[in-house]
Amino acid sequence: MNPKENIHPIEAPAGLRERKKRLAQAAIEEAALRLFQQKGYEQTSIQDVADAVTMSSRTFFRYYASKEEVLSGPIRSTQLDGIRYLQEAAPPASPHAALKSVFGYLAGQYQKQRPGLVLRYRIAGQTPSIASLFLYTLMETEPALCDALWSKFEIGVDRDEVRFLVAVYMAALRVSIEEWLELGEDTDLVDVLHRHMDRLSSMPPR
Amino acid sequence: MNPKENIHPIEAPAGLRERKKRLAQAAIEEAALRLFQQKGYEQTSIQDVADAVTMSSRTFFRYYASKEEVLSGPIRSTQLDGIRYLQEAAPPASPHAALKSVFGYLAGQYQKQRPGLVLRYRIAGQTPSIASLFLYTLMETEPALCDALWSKFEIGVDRDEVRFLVAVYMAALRVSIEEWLELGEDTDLVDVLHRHMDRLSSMPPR
DNA sequence: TTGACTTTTGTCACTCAGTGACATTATATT
DNA sequence: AATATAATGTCACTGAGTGACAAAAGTCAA
Repeated sequence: MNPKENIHPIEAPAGLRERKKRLAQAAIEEAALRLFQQKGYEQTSIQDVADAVTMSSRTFFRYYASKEEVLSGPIRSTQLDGIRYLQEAAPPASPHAALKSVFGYLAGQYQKQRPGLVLRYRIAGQTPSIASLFLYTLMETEPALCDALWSKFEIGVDRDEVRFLVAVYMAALRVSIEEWLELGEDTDLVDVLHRHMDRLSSMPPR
Repeated sequence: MNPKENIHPIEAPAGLRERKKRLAQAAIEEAALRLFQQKGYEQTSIQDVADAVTMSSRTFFRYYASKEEVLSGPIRSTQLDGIRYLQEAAPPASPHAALKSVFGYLAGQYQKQRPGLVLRYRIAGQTPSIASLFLYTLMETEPALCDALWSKFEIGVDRDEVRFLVAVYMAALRVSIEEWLELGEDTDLVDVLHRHMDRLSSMPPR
């Protein structure tokens, strides 16, 4: 574990207000995921979720900007962690080295979230708008990763090449996650990812 | 131009009904794109579009399943063309050769749609849900491409490897389109794509 | 503890996407 | 022209999401 170990240091419980907010947020997520699983995502209305935690539906939207955000939230914040990881990483030997490191880190983070991800991707499999959102949530971090990577080298690398590189590694991560979720609980996402990343070495059979 | 040149043979004008439907569809698309450009996508309601072509908003939804579909439609059908192209392609020398061929074909098809794509991607740039949809529209064809490719070889290739390969080429296409749209009108998408695909040969610097 | 201040919540009214049902109109067929 | 069939309009409805404002709860100082 190279750079910053604690990207999310555990904050002091702070005031009662803060604690209540966290509680409410957690309650919403729990209830929402449970209902999505039981009745299906589209068959679950915000009203259903709000009822389950006895709050008004208006309040739901003060915690989550949309119904979809309940599902994409953790993925999004993991991706943001990845950006920070790369920004704070020690000067890497090469772009490939840097990318292997970040994406390895990301795989490790996703690894920890398996149960939640299984659930989320099961819903994505049945709900195109959610599959669509997950793709976007992954790929929207590409520009920031490009910038971070670019700033490590400045010269000697082509900007468009960096963009492509990042996109390729992102494809590796995406495919790895899909595969890993289809396989049993005891498969290692980091391994799957490395298998794919290594393929890049022997890419074109010429 | 290898396999089937006419994937969309021009049908006879058929009856009046058919002609009217085509007219209506075209009128909707024209009006919608114009309004999206003028007022912005989110600021344009279906009612606005329907009014512009003097039809009820209910009828709009008989032509397009959603507001978004007006934008993703052509991309989707281009992707479907790609699938057919690969299915009907002559037995390729290698997976890479097959993929270079399909994605080259796709680039050629997109090349022809430049004006429309400029507009569509401009909207996507301002509307996350549309960017999200475009990503999905590209990537949702991956499984079918994998199947088609797989059926050309059957043995000697790993299914997961095929999946990764297709994803990598899709990343190349995606990045190429983005770059190509940012550059001037006279740049060649097929060239941009080939530049990226060639990079795969010298991928990992070891 | 009270009282003033700030944040959170609920209520209400609203816009807009999308859908099902049914009547109406236009095209197709013989 | 008469009849069958397909397209359109109308209406009523669900559900996501938002702005405005009032009520309730948490915070902090005296």
